[in-house]
Amino acid sequence: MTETEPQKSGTIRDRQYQAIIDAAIEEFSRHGFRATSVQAISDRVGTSKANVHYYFKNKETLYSKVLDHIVVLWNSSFDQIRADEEPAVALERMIRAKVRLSYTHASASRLFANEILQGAVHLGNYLRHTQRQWVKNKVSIIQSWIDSGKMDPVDPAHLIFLIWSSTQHYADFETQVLTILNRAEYEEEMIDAIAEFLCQVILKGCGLRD
Amino acid sequence: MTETEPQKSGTIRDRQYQAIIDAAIEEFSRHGFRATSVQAISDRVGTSKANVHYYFKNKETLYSKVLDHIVVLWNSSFDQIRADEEPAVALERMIRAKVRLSYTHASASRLFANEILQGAVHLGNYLRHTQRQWVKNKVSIIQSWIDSGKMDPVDPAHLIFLIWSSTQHYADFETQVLTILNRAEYEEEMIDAIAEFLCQVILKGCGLRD
DNA sequence: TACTTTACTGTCTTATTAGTCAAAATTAAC
DNA sequence: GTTAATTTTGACTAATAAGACAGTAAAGTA
Repeated sequence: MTETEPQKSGTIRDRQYQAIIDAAIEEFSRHGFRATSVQAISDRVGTSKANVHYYFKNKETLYSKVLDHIVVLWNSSFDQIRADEEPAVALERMIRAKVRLSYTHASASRLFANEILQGAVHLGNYLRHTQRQWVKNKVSIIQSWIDSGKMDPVDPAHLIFLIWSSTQHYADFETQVLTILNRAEYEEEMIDAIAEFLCQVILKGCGLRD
Repeated sequence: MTETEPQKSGTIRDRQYQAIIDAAIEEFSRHGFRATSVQAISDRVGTSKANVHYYFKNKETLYSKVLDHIVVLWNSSFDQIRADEEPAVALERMIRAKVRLSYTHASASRLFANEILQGAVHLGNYLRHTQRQWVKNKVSIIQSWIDSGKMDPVDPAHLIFLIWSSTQHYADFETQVLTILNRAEYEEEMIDAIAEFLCQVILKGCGLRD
């Protein structure tokens, strides 16, 4: 009964499983798959390397489970916009949600970025199926807004990419942003300002303000 | 006289030095510093691992030189906008230049992203001095446009980040973008469309169109 | 040609790290 | 309290990779 999804039963197994996943997210996000040692993960958890291998057959499996974990998180936060909403309202909610996600789950965001950057070897299926479908769906909603004259005719897919890139940037390029702005870390206040700025420019850019 | 900048003199030295740098950009951008083996780089060049160590003391040095190389490239492309230009013209040129750069130097862009993602250990100084100064300068130019009522009052630093993130995204997240759009690779035509889209939304978002 | 410098290579050493395994410790079950 | 299952560990193995080095090959120079 080794090496399956964490059972609801065993408290110990659950706790450790989760602790290892959490530690792995931190380590993998900071150093990438290859440069992360299983030893570093076990150290962070406070257990032995062999014990990590007791929970996860190998490093590859652990990495995959970590990605699954992040994908679930991503999906649950991928705000569901609806065609019957006002585009300004829906898009603003989407932008603000994504800015918050980048702030609250920066490590996960960086790990995801790392994986894509290296060619998305482990996430190919997710991109090809789940995410492509998700985008297709949002594209048609945005297109319906355009067709009914509620917003400017901009390419819906690129609009989604614009929202993704501009929001994720603050997590993925945190070091660059903070260094240039001469700050030690983000503050709530700054996150709000970022969300405000992005809503302003992007919405107006789509003919949804002023 | 080993291990210095490539001399103008020796043709052989120059060619090999450059060949190693080029191969290293490809390998490092695809796998990151740690996961790239010197062997893989020498294979790509078509020489021995020991020969790479003849040109570069160690892997760390090679990586640093590669980053220097990219930084020079970056700086030379960092389009110089001037306060006496029309903001719409200057910003549009800046966006288009950055979209092209992401297309023509995708590997370099990904390597840069990788380095920032991991905390910019090797680029700390560059960010703190060169790049911070560059941003400061552009910020004051944009601010002058705002003050003279030529564009909407948006935070200039965040506007720069928006341009960086949205343009680089197409290089760094190439895999994701192509997978979702179901394409094998970018085409000139698509690059133009991206540049057009970004100019449209960002410029209008700053009150510079319509 | 003889000699010097530059370019290059095969081999070896050392360090790191993934993964195995048998046994020990802990926890649960009866 | 004894037994069984689960959890944990230290020690070992094997693979990979960085870097050193001594020596060879090739260019350049006189």
